[in-house]
Amino acid sequence: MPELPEVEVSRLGISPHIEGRTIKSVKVHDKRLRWPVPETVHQVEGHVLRSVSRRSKYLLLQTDNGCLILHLGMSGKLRVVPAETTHYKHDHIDIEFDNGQTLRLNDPRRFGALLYSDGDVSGHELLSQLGPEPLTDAFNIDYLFERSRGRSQSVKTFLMDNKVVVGVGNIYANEALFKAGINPKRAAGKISKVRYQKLVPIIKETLASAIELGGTTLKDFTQVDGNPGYFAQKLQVYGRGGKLCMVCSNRLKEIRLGQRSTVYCTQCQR
DNA sequence: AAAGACACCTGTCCGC
DNA sequence: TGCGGACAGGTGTCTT
Repeated sequence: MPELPEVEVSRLGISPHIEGRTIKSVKVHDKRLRWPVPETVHQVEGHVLRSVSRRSKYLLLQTDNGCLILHLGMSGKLRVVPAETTHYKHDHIDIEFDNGQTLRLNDPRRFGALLYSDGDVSGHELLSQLGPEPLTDAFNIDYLFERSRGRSQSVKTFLMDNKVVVGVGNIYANEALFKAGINPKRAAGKISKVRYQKLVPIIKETLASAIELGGTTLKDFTQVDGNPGYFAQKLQVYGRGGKLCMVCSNRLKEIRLGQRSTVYCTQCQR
């Protein structure tokens, strides 16, 4: 899936087509997602879609009668297609609009979700415990440094903890730690403030750059228009275990941290 | 409370 | 060409 940049690219891709339009229907072809799609998603039918926003990797489709919460899991993809377009394998949801456009969710692995919230969506149980957005001022050096104190877990696992900061998934955690010269195995609580001063802006730049380039296309992520994301060409360590470091030509090491593949350079990252 | 393991799925790729 | 096994962008839940 989509890490934060891919979700944001999806949001930017769909919103011009559907924002301000009235939702004609929500068609559930296959309700088997991470949680069964609830009947309450039909509450939005007949109402105007006021905004498409994002919190963490959740897309929030706010109407004047509640909010749809959409998550893409590992393999979810969104496309905007003309009404009545035939649906195929793993097409789970069609949200049809009054302008003849349909927002279609395809998700082979079914780790994605579509839920409904009728109240203040920020208080929803999936959202209320989340850490700050990485591209806001709430995510800053002092904050991350303080949160890290006393933590024995690896800095990479720490960065990927949604209660610490949202949106830093496996690709960008690997990339940011490489650029910051930090060994991903190092205990988060034992890293100096000077090093967090370097790391925080790098995380922001890495994510922002990935959004600008349309995200990272690995196997199957595409932008809503079907074009690939171009950040894959910028990856320096992710997916390159055993290959040579682009900076020092040392052979990159691949290990597992928190059951996620972790690639780093033992020369450049200490 | 914190850290780690596990589970949920299908598709793809690699070695035999 | 087929088959088994490992692995993949996430994250809630359970166990230590």
